[in-house]
Amino acid sequence: MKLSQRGEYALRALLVMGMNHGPGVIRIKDIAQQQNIPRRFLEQILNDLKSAGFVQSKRGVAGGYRLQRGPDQISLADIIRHLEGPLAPVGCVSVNYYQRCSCPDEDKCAIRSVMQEVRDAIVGVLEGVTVAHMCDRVRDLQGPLVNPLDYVI
Amino acid sequence: MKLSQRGEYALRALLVMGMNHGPGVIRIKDIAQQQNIPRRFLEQILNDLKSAGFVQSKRGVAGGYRLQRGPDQISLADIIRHLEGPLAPVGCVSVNYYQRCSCPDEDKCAIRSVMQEVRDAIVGVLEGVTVAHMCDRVRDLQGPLVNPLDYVI
DNA sequence: CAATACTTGACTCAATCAGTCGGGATTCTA
DNA sequence: TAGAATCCCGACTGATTGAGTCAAGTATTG
Repeated sequence: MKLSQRGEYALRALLVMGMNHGPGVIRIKDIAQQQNIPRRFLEQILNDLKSAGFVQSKRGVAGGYRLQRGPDQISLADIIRHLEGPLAPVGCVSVNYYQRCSCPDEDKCAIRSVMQEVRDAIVGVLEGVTVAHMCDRVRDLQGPLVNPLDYVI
Repeated sequence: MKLSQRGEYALRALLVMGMNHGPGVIRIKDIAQQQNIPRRFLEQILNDLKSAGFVQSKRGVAGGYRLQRGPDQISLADIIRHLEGPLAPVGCVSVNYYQRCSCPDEDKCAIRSVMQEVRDAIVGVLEGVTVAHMCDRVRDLQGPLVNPLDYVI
């Protein structure tokens, strides 16, 4: 029931890109500095997000990253599933990463039925929140007066 | 967002003890066999549950384990918290295992506010379910005709 | 006393996490 | 067209955790 450091960094980076979404790109270095993330590690993470289709990159001098889809098209559930695997606490209630467990009859397993509820609760929240929603929250929480580049994520 | 094998075994064992709750004790060996859990590993787990006050033990020939409190006094949240640590996906929204994170202002962190909701959703389910509830579910799911010792957990 | 069970602590082995590093490929700009 | 800036890729490391295993010990009962 845990989000890894890697996952948290990814969310922060995506949020920065969401807040500055537009035709231009943002450098890894800037994200790393602003969010206090080890640069080399962030490179690795963004590369991963790229091959998963969440972001796109531009190489060379004026290079950097931007979101591939619109911020409203990327749910936290998608991101976290890609980074951390199943959202469900046990494999036997996971929809996207289902794995049979050792109990003799899943349909009659009481533990499974509780974990099913936990899964649904988690997914309910995470499917409903997109990067765009997160950006709205940032603006709500921090008021309208801040310079866009200074937002605290 | 994951329940370890250890955690699952613990729940299964507690559920067996819940189903057979009474003055007598149940042997590790029986639980291990019935639930297909490595015996040595289960010993370790039950020992842990004992020092946490969930179960009590009796040594010697007619020895074994039983629940210390009534099955309705033990919530899944308690058990999992003890076994796996925080229920919250990130430390900065955990009530019982709070840990400050690296962001400059927690109250204005959008990621945190979402994770707060996730935590509340998880805890909402898990606090509401006790071992007794689980036993009811077992009976509901499996019908009233099964021999108490044969319940499939 | 012998058999049965729990008790305790150490130990292994593999996988995952959180990074780090070196060097390569592109692209812009002077 | 050289050189700087930037992303790209794979390998590597060190610490921690997960899932067990094992040996020897202690208590209880018949």
